[in-house]
Formats: sequence, structure tokens, C-alpha cells
Amino acid sequence: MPELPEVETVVRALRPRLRGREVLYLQEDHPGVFLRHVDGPDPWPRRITGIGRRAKLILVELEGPLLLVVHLRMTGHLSLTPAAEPPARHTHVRIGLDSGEELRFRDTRRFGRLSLETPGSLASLPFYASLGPEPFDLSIDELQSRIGRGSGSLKASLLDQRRVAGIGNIYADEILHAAGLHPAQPANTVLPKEFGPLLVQMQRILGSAIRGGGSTIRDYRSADGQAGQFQNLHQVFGRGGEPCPTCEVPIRKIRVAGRGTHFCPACQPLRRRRKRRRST
DNA sequence: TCTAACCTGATC
DNA sequence: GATCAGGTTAGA
Repeated sequence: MPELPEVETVVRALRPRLRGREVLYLQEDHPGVFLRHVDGPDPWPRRITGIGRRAKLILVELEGPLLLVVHLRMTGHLSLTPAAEPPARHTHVRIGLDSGEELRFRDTRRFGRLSLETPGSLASLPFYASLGPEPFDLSIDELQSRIGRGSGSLKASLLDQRRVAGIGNIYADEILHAAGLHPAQPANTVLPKEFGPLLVQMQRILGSAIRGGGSTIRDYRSADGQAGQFQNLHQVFGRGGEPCPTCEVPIRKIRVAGRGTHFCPACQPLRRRRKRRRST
């Protein structure tokens, strides 16, 4: 469920409540959800030194240093709950803290993962090692060279975490609508002059989604239980058949890159494939 | 580069 | 009963 803005919201909610706390134990309630990539005996108790985000990953930093890495995937959810409270359904991992609370990982579909890493083991994970830059660190030139390559769809390019990290299905659709680009057009047909506006819209939409606490479509909640608000500002996502807020033409829902894709056929005209000149 | 698969639940 | 869902990836 969560993309960059939702993961950032979770991290910001957890940060003041986790920093300086001590992890006392880690309890697995379902095998396979937690992966241990460090050798030796259980490293608990261990102090939490900070919490950060990279792409859609939550990084809980521990003394050592070690890292507890969380990927929520589709339905994963973190909460900080009194340890005495009975675990909610689909709670798969519970991490006991010296505050008397548990950091609980709940995930209906069980796609999400937690792992314990050293900085070295994290760096050598193929998924982590191949992540592209954060959207807020991009220049126009870098965006063009990363997104504007290949004959695959522009939307697939935006969703490819190796090119740019953190964008998922909701924000890909919203960004492309704001930039006036058709999701199914080949990535290498985007004109050089279009990457500036694309970068501006990408950063604007992700930024305001973070300020809105992310988007709640069905079950996303931040770690404090708060629903997001940015879904109320979606222009196209989840609005198939409704009039485009810009031009009133009905928004269409199609399938691109194997994902439900919403766009305005008037604001986002499809440009036909075009031969591109290569410099090398 | 695209599909199917991983899972469960909600909705049609 | 079939289809869909905010992510990623193994395999064709």
C-alpha cells in the first residue's frame, strides 16, 4: 500500500517515540516474515539510535551498528502498542521495547518483510543496492537519463525503483497527469523539454502528499493510527469515469505495466513512437 | 519486457 | 465465482 509519502509519514510518526528506546526482544509469530542477515547470538537488548527512510524502506538504526529494515509492500503496517494488549489479527512480528510497548508488524497479505542487517549486509542486498536516487535529490538531466530511456511505457519507467526510488502506482498516475504525459507512451518518446515540468510535478506532488500524511485508499494508516489526507487531493487516481478536474473530460482507467492506471485522455494525449537519436 | 506469482480480503 | 488491490520479482 505505501509509497514514499506514506513510508515517510510512518517514519516521522515513529521517530520521536523510538529514538533512545531499547529493544528487549523480537518475537516472530509467523515464520518467514522476519529475515535475519546477521550472524551470532540474538543481539538484544540493544538501543535504537535513529530511524530513517530509503525509497519505500523503513530503516530502524540500532547500536552496533545494526539495522532493522522494514518493507511494508502492499498491506504492511507498523504500530506502537502496549505490550499487554492482545495482538490484532495478522500480527506477524512483535518487537518489545523498554517503554512497555511493542513495535508490531501486521500484514494481511504477508508480502511485507522485516530484516535485521549490518550496514554491509544491507548494502549487498540486490534490491537495496540497485535503488535509484530519491526524487528530491534529482536534477533534470539525471531524471531524463534515468526515466527517458527504453521503449517500455513511461509509467513502467516511473515505477522502476532502479531508475528513481519511491514512486508507486498512485503517485505515478498523479505525477503523469500533472505533467500532461500519457502513462503508456514509450519512455524514450518524452521530449527533453518535458523533463523539467515532470521533475517539478514529481517533487510538488510527493511533497504535498507527505504534508498530507500520505493517501489512504483502503487500509493504510500511519504508525499512530492516523489515516492519510492526500487521497482527497487526487486528481485522477481512483477517479475513473469522473470528470477531469482540469478539463471535465471523463478520466479513463486502463491497464499499463500490469497496473490499474488512471489518466485524462485530453490532458495527457498519447504521442506516437518516434525514433530517437543516440549520442553514443 | 511482460506475466504470473506471492497472499488475503473486499467487492462485483 | 471472478476480479481487483498502494509492491516486487522469477521466469518466460
